[in-house]
Amino acid sequence: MSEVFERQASFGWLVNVVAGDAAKRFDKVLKEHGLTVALWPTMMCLWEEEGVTQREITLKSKVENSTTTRTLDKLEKLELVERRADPNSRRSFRIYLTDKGRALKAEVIPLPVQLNQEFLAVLDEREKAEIIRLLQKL
Amino acid sequence: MSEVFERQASFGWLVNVVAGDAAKRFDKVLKEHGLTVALWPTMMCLWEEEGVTQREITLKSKVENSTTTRTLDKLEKLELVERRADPNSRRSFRIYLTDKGRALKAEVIPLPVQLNQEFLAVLDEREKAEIIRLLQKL
DNA sequence: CAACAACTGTTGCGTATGCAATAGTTGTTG
DNA sequence: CAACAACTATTGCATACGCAACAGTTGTTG
Repeated sequence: MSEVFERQASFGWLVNVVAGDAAKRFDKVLKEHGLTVALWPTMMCLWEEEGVTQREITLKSKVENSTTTRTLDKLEKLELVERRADPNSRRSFRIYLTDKGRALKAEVIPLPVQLNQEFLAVLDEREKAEIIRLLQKL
Repeated sequence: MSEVFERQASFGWLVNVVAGDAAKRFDKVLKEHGLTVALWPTMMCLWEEEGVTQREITLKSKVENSTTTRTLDKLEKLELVERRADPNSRRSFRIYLTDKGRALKAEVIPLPVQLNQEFLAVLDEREKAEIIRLLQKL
């Protein structure tokens, strides 16, 4: 085809706009509970399992290890997590939640569920399932 | 359901990971041609139509006006665009491509087309059309 | 028409993140 | 076991972006 490139039909453009929108809305909601979207992936890791190393958080969060270092610095300052020495290796730390961090879980875990539903409200049930299936495939 | 929240099935998480991947890959390809993914939306606007104002670029690119200001600063330094006084208003500029900027179009316009195809290669034709339709709906 | 509101673009500041270089630790191998 | 390679986390630097404050210009209205 000799058609011009159409931004509106470009997968890369579309997915970035939608993702940016979703992230911004999520960040806004999280800020009402003292969190941010940058801190979220690390907190999720710890709510799933405490005592993990920074490296494991890095892998699950799909960021650089330097980002995890700085995220944990912030979370320690907020008194939500703490680094403890790893008994097996002096290279690594084991990361644990504080009581405050543990308590936050029940408060904020429902937020993304609700926001996802709101965000996908223009789709019917079949479409919701389909877009998640397709994204997982990528 | 009393199930825990599943990151892998969260639309927000999925769409952000996929978008981040796509943007990173696109950025890498663009850098071989002297561009970056940050400069791309503005250049697209100008390849579509020259003589627009910064405000129009801001709207189409879905960024803040301060971002457009700085993007144009960079593009002027690269000698790809130029700000010209708007004959109708001393508030705004009209943005034009240089010859160099115009020449770049043929070189880089095919890149996102090809990259989108590569990225979506794991999907069949029906699925490709479906995911784009669903993203447009959001 | 003077005062005020709205518009366009710029700048300062804070945040987020990647890459590269580094320190300290542990594992491997000749 | 000594030298070297690999691993874990941290830090410095660069880029990108939003928000808020601002300057200058134009439109509106009492």
